[in-house]
Amino acid sequence: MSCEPEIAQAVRDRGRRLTIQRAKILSALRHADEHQSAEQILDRVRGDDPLADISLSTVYRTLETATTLLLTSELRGASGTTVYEWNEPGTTHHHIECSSCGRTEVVELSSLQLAEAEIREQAGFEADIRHLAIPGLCPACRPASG
Amino acid sequence: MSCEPEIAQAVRDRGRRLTIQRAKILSALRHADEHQSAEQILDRVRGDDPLADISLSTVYRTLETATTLLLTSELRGASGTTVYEWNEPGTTHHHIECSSCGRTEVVELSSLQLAEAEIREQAGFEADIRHLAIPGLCPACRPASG
DNA sequence: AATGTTGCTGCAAAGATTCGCAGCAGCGAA
DNA sequence: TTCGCTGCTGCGAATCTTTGCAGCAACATT
Repeated sequence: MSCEPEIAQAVRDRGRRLTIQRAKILSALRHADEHQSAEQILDRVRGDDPLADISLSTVYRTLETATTLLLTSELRGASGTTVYEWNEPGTTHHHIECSSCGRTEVVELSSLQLAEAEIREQAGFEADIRHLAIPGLCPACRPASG
Repeated sequence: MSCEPEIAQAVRDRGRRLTIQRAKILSALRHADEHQSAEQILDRVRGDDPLADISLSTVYRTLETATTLLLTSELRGASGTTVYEWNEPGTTHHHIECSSCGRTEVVELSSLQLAEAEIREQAGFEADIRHLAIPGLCPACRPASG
C-alpha cells in the first residue's frame, strides 16, 4: 500500500528506528476501520503475513511509542481492554463510554479545543485532546431522577 | 468519623446494599488526600483495622460500582495502574499526564463544562467530566519543533 | 425477631499489560 | 559495503485487573 512510506517517514522523522515489526503493526492499525486492541492488531498482522511472528509485548511497546509520537491514540476504557487508534491528521473525535453498561458512542466536541490552551497555560503541557475517553452514563443506565 | 453515615446513605439511596466492605473501602478513599490505587486502598483499610480481611477483588468491584454511582472516579493512566478518587461534590479537577515520562499535573479546566452539554446533545449521555485523564506531552518530553 | 430473596464477597483462575534481560538489527559513519 | 553503537525485539516472569462460582449477608417483609 502506498501509505507505508509515509509511516516509515513519520517514524524516522521523529528519530526512531523503523523496524519491520513497527511497520507492520502501524500499518495494520492504520488500515483498520475502527479502534483495535493489541491482540486484534496482532491478529491482523498475522493475517496479512502468517509468517510474521511478532510478540504481543512488541505490539504494546510499539503502540506506546507511537502514541508518544502522536501517531496513534490509546483509549483505556472501563472495559478492561485498552484500544488503539490511528491518528488521522486533522481529525478529532471522542469516545463517551457508559460506566455502567460499557456502551460507547463517538462524539465531536468542539469545546475541547479550548481546553488545550488552558492546559498549556496552566501546566505547560502539550495536550493531545484528539481522542479522549470520557466516562458517563448512557440514557438507559442513567438513574431516573425527578 | 462523621462522614460514614453520609457514605452509607449515598450507597443505599442509589439502591445498593451497604456492606462493611464497601463502607470501609469508600471511607478509606474518602479520607485519603490524593488518588489511590486499589492496593493502596486495601493497605489503608488494613491499617485502620488489621483484622479486616477484604479481598482485592472486592476493592476493584466496589470502586467500579461507586464510579457508576458517581461517588468516585477512575483514572486509568498510562502508568499501567488505575487510581481512584473520591468525588468531592461540586469540585472538579483534571489530570494531564505525559505520555512519555508519565509525569502528571492537576489542572482546572473551565472549558470542559461546555463539553457536557455537547455530549448530552449528541449522544444523550450524562458525561462525568469532573476528573478526566488527559494525555499529553510535558515541556521536557515535547519534541523541539521550530 | 425470624425468613426469603438476591446482591456481594472471597477465592482462584484467567486475562491484560508491563518489565528485565540477552541478543538481534537499523542506521550512521567509515 | 562493512562496522559499530545502541535502540528494539522476543521471551518469560511479574504485576495488575477481571471473571466464574459457591456461600454469606443485607434488606424488605412478615
